[in-house]
Amino acid sequence: MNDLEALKQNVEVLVDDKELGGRLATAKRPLRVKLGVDPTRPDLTFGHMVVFNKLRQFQDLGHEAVLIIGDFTTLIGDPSGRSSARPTLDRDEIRRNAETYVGQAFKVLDQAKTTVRYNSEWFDDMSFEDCLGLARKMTVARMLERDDFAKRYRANSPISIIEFLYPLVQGYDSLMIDADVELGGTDQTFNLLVGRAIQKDAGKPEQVVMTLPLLVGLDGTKKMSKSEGNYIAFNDPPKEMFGKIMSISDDTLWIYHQLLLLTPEAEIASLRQRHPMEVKKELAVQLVDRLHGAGTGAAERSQFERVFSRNEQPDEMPEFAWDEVAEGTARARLVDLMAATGLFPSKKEARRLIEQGAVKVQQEPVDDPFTELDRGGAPRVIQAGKRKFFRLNP
RNA sequence: GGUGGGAUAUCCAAGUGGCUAAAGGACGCGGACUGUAAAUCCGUUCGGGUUACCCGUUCGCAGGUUCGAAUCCUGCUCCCACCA
Repeated sequence: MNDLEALKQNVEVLVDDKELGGRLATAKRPLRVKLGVDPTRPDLTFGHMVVFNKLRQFQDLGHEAVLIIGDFTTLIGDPSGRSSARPTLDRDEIRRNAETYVGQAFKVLDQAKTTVRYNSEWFDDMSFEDCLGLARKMTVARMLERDDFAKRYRANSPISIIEFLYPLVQGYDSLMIDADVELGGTDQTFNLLVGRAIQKDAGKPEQVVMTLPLLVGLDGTKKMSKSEGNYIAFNDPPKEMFGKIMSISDDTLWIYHQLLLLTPEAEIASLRQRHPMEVKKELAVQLVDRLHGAGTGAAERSQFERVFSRNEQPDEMPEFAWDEVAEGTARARLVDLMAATGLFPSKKEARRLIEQGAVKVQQEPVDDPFTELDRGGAPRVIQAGKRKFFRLNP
């Protein structure tokens, strides 16, 4: 497999195939491969990983990654796809998010071959006149070619002017850093193409546009996103990460293999012969290892099997001293104890769980919401549902 | 600028004076079945309590009418559509 072939794996849109091949063959220097992220929230998700993986592939072939932090654009607040304005973040918050972003990104990227740039660098000093000059390069008709704009326009749902400006802003970033290639999710295709237009207009070589599929979320239908809550974050603790991966559907399993581990198709075909649960456990082990260090995946796997396959208790769970949750009384109601741990949103919720037969004390089911416990002499394990455990010490 | 329409719980969405903590759906949570998969079935989904019942808070915001308001009146804020 030559470089071009490898780089084309999983790619949805490539503009232009020949151009990329040509540049790979003739460039005297490493290609500058651009990826932009908006630091709106402090977490990177597995959805980002799909694109980061591609960027890493470029790095492994000797090219340079330029990570653009859209701190300026985030400051304005992109209202894309929403009717209500997104709350804008202040600079400190953006800076903090950006820092954690970058830290997380290096779990996948090669730090030595990555340049981080903030787009406020060039936009802070831009005048309104410059801005209008940029706006001149685009027409409304052209904008409406973008699929989501077209749909919203037809449906009479609002499109803010600022949204029209966004692709231009993003494209201008490409001009500023002389990008050879820009990566993004498929929803970014249009924006990346605008980058080409702007470079062309400025008499520069146009960037190659490469988009990757959007990763489906934990629900198996919608794309993974923070706002949908169907995501796995780089920062999720190992246990949660393992659990979330185990909860995905079989269809999703193969997609994750392909897009997150870059497993070749032939190999996936052979994996399909095996029990999906086994394959899924292995997937989870590899991903947890990747983000939390070698060995953590295997540890989670054994805990997982212990709790869910054999219905035993996990080795580690939150612990609470009696005085901590019962305020020094000798006897207390279970609901009060549960609520006091903070592991449940309210007493009502704790009560509901008991009424629904989800709660066990020392493996014994409890169904009376007024059950009381004595201080007792030995630690007791309280379980609510399949995954919540805590130990109550005397 | 003009004319209409709208704002209800996490989201969509009923409700137009008392029986409404507020129908229905989605999501979530719990249970059964499983492979913490899918599908399916059942239950549940504001908070507190002396818990088959009582109390508090909630229907854009602020007032008002009424024994009683998400529902009526006044003012305000925001959003949308159409026309220009």
